[in-house]
Amino acid sequence: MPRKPAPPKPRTSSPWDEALAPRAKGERRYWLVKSEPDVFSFDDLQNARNRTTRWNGVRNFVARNFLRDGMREGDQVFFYHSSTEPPAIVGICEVARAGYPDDTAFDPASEGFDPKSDPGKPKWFMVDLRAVKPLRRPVSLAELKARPELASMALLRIGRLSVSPVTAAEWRAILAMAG
DNA sequence: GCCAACGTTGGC
DNA sequence: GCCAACGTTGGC
Repeated sequence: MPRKPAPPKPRTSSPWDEALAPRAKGERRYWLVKSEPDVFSFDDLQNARNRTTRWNGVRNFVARNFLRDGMREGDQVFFYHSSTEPPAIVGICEVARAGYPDDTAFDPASEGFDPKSDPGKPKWFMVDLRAVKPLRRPVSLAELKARPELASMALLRIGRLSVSPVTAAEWRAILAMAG
């Protein structure tokens, strides 16, 4: 019997492939991180030593993959305030250090402790983020939602993702909205 | 490996 | 404070 042609490869791609794909030399990418300002605000980042902090405590696998495999030093990052009125992008920061193991996962005293994360094979990762500057004015979630060209933005599609990719076009559009 | 129960996030 | 969305856990 002649064999049927091999079925198409199972589709292993995800909507996030682009953000994790190998990049062209010198290519810079864009991201967005969320934080509740009552817990850690953009002002807190600006006031931090060296305007830099470890972005630790992320315990979601998709976000972890962006931290570990996607973000590179020099990438630009929107800083978004969640659970506040209004929820909004308020500032720009940058990746000061690419992904490395989140040591709060190893610390039983830490809220982020995960007994399943072994220092020899870390499960959770963080980056260092350095404040660049506040936006000229915050761009609220409502404004983002009102823009058809931003409809496919990860932030709008997957509300709960705490670290998400931003395309270059989205980045430019949002900067323009901030004036 | 399925899926119900449960917990968390975060907008409203 | 409510609850929708969705990730995680655990029983089977």
